[in-house]
Amino acid sequence: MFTDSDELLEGLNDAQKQAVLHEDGPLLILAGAGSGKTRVITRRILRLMQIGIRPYNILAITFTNKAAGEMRKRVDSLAPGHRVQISTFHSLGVRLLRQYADRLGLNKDFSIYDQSDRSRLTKIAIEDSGLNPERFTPDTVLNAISRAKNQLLSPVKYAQKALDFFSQSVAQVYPFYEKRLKESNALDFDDLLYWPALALRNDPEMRSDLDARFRYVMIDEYQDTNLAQYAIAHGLSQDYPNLCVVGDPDQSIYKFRGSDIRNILDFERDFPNAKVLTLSENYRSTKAILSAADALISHNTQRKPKVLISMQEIGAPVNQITFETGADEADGVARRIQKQVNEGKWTYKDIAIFVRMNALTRSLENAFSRYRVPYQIVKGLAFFDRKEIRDLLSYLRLLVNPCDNISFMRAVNEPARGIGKVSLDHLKNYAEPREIGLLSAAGNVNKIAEIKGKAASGLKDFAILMKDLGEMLEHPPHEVIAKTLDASGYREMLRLSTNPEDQERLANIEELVSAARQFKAEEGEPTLAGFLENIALASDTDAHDADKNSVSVMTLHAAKGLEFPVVYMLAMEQGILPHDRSLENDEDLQEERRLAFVGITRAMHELNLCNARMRDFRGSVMFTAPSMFLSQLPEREIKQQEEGPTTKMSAMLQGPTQSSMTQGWKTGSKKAVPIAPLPARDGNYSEGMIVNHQNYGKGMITEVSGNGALKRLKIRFQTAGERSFIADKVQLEILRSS
DNA sequence: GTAGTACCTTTTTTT
DNA sequence: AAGGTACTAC
Repeated sequence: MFTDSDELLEGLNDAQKQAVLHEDGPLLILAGAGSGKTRVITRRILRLMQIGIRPYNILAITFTNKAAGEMRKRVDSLAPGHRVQISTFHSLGVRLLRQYADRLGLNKDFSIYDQSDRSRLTKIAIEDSGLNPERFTPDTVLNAISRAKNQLLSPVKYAQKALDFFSQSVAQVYPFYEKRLKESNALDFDDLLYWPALALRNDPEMRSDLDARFRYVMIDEYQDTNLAQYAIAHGLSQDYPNLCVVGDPDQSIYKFRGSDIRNILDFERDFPNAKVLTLSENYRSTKAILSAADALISHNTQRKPKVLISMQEIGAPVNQITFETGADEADGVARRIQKQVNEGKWTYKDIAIFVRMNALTRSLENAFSRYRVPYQIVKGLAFFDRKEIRDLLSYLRLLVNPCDNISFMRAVNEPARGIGKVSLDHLKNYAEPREIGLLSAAGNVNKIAEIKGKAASGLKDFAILMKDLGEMLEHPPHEVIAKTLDASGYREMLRLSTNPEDQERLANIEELVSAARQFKAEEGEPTLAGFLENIALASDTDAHDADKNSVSVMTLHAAKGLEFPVVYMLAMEQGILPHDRSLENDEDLQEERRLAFVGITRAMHELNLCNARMRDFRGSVMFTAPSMFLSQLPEREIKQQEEGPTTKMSAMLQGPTQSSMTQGWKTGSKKAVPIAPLPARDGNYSEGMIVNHQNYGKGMITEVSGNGALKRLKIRFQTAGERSFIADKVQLEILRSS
């Protein structure tokens, strides 16, 4: 029909062939890094179609939309026109929730709330619950709620399990959070998995329909699934247990988001008759790189031991380069890259730079523009997080979903319409008991006696504006956006501004219009709702352009699934990788090691592991110790290099602080230690000390936590209660040591 | 009600 | 180092 069997198996090794040829029943593919798993999944899809399975009955789940798009393209190139369902768990969730909206009591036009929307919502829910908002930051509570949803715990169930004070507090907020979501006809990211998972669990008819629809399910990156995703996978694989999962336990790096490595480790227990295949031949990396990766990961205890066999040559040793400062590191890397490219060894797009944290990309930008190295930061300061974009998207979301109160709050007074907090409070007081949205209340503003003058006319105007724009909903997205920009006065506001930043915002907004235009070109039936959904579900890596000839800069998390001939991993320092917050807990530390492993195994030919002795971090310069992971690499494969100071900043620091530097270095402290002010203004603080603070007076130190610039003190004052301080920043007179 | 100013947290990673 | 929040003056 499109290709023959031999073609599908061409160039595959034994294990890969077996995986492709597997037909019915559960299958676990343990696929080491670089073992060609994507290729295997793609070919297996084709093979299933070849033996007569209807494409309609095949579902493939990938980790990002980009991966889904690429897989779709590959399948399409060999079997054009076939509509296999290939998507992420989240997009699948949205699709199911829209399809079954009536059955689930949802309104099809729901908004999808991202992190920052959720944060605002949580803040409101905390207020609703009567909890002290000072005590609980929205993000902490939100994290707990998010974890609860990933565990499929409803507010009631969560409350039953809440034993400690914090959980009990969260349990009070959670129902209000849900109520507020519903009121706005919104779902959060976790809902996109939570509701489908619960539906599959509780609605037998829906479950069996979907199971029969998706008879062959394939899931990539299975090591990073959470309980909700697990429940979806299993719900779809009861009557037709043709579940094929692919993953590598050593690459599980999303625990903070609810991923449970046990899902893959226990697959054979869940499906006792599962076939297990191991792909251990690595086609990507040189032997030197792979042996470094292998040595490192073997320090993890929570794993299935496995061997990776490099099918490549030994290759050059792994470089371990130590710089003086973070600035030297950026400078040195830029210089090396420029040289490599000038010598014709590599082109820019062959090279990637990985960092543990987004904040670390900043120092690179300077150096790269100085050396004229073209680069793309995958994410950086995300486009869709910019104020102007969020403002505009709020208008659009409100158009599609007029109940969306979070979007209303954002859009209503941007540009300023004379509507302040007081008027909005009146508006809320009117809307809430009547169970109507804020936009609808704004339409009735003349019935609200408390709101008058500028605020009243502003709200009225806004309601009319939205009503008029609503007429355009059927037009292509870019037209709606352009019209919104004009009619709202948003564009005009920026155009008239004297602030140079606003000119950039103007440009960003135009970029959104062209993104919408492009969306129209790509989608057959472009709706505004579809455009918004696309944005909501986009991942950082989706923006990565592999064809563009530039160096790719990204976090280690974003690097998953990619490969590059040359890799630089920056800031391999204790406190950064492994991250400070993982040092106390062995499980977290193992995840950091997996993160390092993921980074290392992205490299094909050349791997450079960099660290600096000093790093500018959050305003202060700190000493850093090399990452413990560096000492867990095989010496034989590593080439150590020292690079002297090259930047002005570094030279300056070389001078007078030299002695203290060496001192700080030699103490061998595991974590970063600040250089200035030395060590702390009045020596080391310890618990029990009695101190004097110029504003709060006398108090006792009750807790010392963290290190370096992150060192914090909690002090209980005689009159001012307990407060916490950054040790470096606070001025204290020590009255009595403990 | 708004605009301007001072201060405080934030950043680990993200669909 | 930046953006949000709280406070103040108009």
